[in-house]
Amino acid sequence: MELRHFRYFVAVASELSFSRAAEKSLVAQPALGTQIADLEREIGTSLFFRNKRVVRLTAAGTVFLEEAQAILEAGEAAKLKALRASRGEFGELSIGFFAAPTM
Amino acid sequence: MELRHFRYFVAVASELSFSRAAEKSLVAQPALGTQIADLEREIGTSLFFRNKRVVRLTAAGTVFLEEAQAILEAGEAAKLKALRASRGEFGELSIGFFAAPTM
DNA sequence: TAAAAATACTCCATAGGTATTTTAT
DNA sequence: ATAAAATACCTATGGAGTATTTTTA
Repeated sequence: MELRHFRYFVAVASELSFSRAAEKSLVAQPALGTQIADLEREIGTSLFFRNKRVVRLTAAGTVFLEEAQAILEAGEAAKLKALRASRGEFGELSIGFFAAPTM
Repeated sequence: MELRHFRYFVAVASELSFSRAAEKSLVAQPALGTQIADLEREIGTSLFFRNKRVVRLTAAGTVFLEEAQAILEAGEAAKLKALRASRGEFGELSIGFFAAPTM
């Protein structure tokens, strides 16, 4: 499982179409289909219900979508955070932390 | 950037050695080195300070390590969560995922 | 000088492409 | 009839391997 699988999955889930998702992802439709199939095989369940004419998320797909989006965003955030750290920008955004009285 | 980069990065950060990390990751040392270099180029900063004899995390690397580990765990958690959803089991075991503050 | 990372290639696995078929409307 | 996913097959990029060199404790 790679971030590529997440990207493609989110694209299909957003478009609810393999063809359109492939177009937007700048890959061919069969390539995208293969990657989604690989992802479904790795997870152990199908993420889309498809009967050649309609594509919709399964229960598993709905759950996975939220996670996938969060992970993709977290990846980008991690990059930025690391870059900022390299510039010596630390803790300038210290989110409030109030210690418990027992501490 | 793919999860592979995160896996390799965490391995090197854990071992503080490219050779040992390569061994544990079941890849050759140059292959691992290339992937780390690619990751550093994409992020825009070096994650390790290395002078052929010692490897240690830079400030950026230290920050990135936490994020990378969280993301890898989140990926595995997402898989499990989706599989459970497919079985109609919902929300009974929400595995901790702490999003980056920037999210 | 001995260890570990970097370089310089070569190779191959697999992501991705093209062509076609199938299927549901 | 047609639009979209699946299937079949081929191509080629880049991830990974082997061999070697460089570097510094």
